Amino acid sequence: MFATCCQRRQKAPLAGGDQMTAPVRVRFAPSPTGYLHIGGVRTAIFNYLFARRHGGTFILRIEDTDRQRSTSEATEQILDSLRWLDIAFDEGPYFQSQRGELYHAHLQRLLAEGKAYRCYCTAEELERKRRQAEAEKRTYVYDRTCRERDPHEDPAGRPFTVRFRMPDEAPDHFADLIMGHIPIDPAKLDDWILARSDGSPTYNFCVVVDDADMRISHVIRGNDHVENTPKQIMLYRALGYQVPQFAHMPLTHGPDGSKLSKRREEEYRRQGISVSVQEYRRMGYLPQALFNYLTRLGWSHGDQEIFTREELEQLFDLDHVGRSAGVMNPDKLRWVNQQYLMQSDDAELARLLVPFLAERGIEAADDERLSGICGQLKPRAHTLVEMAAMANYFFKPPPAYDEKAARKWFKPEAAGLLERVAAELERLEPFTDAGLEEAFRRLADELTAGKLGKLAQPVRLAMTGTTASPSLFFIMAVLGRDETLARLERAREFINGDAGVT
RNA sequence: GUCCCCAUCGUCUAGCCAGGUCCAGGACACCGGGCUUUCAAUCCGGCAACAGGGGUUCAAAUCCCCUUGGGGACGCCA
Repeated sequence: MFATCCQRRQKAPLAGGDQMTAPVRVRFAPSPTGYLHIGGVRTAIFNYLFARRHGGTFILRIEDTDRQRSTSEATEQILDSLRWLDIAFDEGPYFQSQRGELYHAHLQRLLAEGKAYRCYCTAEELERKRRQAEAEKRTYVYDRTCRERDPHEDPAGRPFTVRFRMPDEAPDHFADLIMGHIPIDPAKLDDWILARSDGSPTYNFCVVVDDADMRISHVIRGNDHVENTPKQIMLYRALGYQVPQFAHMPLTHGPDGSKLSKRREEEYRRQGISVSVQEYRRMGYLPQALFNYLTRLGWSHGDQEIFTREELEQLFDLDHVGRSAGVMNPDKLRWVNQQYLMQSDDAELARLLVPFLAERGIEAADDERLSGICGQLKPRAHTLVEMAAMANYFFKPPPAYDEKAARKWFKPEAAGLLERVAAELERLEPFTDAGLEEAFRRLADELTAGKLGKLAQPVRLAMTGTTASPSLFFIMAVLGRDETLARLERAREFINGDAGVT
């Protein structure tokens, strides 16, 4: 089936022989033990896109077998994050906690067929053996103490785990759609635990049973699962189920080069990244931008950087998924977000901006005025948080003037300039963007030798408190005559009062 | 430690499977310039990489081997 002479990790062919006709069914299976991890989202996206591309089915399965750590709040958060990103599933969510009977039935069947056995070794004994193996520098595998015991001689009443009776014959490799040809080390194929001593099924067992039951055709998941795969494959076979195709995607790393970890959240925060999807929402990223960025992290389509959702659903493929881990780069994410901001509809942005303004104590309505402001601000901001910050002076007079700018533009003679401007604006008709520009050009000819900048900068400083802003004429028109004049007056007072200080 | 995986600019990547068109292309960031009422946006230009060493070949970023570096997995977690 595979050219054994070829050692290069050539990607396995997408569909091989008998699997040609099987419908594409993929799943995303997060465990609800906290917020949705950004690496998890990327896995979800790849699965989702793969399903869309092949006209398949995307299934959501909540892996909540760990009853201690799983919470319904976490499930809600995961659902909410997926909704935010517009990653819709076609089936589910299924909850493993509600599928106990299925696992139990499979367990009984394996036991009855002699493909699994009860193990009475205690956790302490196993721990000791594990440590000993470690001391002797051996790789620990279960020593099969309980494997050959006659079931009738089982010690009664003692708790037991159920172990998989690993067959001796195993394939020497498995095919991975991303990683290629992965060798299977028979030494690592041990009699792993299917069910804990409290009767609950383990992850590796549930995954196989569920994936088989749900007729999953392609298992697309993180690279950290490759080592589980051979064991799972053996279970599929023992159960007589068809083995799905596997695609292990490279993990997402932090700037330090190691796997993103929830424990390093503080460190990441300082660098502008996070492991939590919801945090990106708070930071003012657009879901489409995050989706685009995460997809491009590890997948590419020539030189294209920005994709519409439709393009992604049409173009995504496993062939162009790289094999090496990707590092989260906040600068690139910010740029992608800006691209989406610029493409966004002004009214839509206004709607999105309202809560971010509220965060800053600005109660604004998503009206036409705000839409106009968004239109001006969108190429200047990278995130909604930045945009809200930039919008400040449209709602409140500048709380202070930038010091350096004031030294440069608020010299004593500027007071006279501002006074002339004010006098002109008092009777300007119409008080519009265009009207203002015309008036300013005229004034500049008269007052600053035609240098519009010399006139505009002090006025801009008076309006915004800084020297960087969208078109000054737009700002004044939005503020209106009264507020414009009021700010001009405030600036004059500032100059007259502080002129000697600087 | 054992096993597995990975390796092109600082980062994301194209190119690799089908060796020559690659003194390696794009993007982010950074630097310079144009445009401009400022700042953005935009346009033009610049800096910057095939980890190292051996092979194979007329020819290697591309194929093979080794070394080095990085990552991941080694649970009655998922």
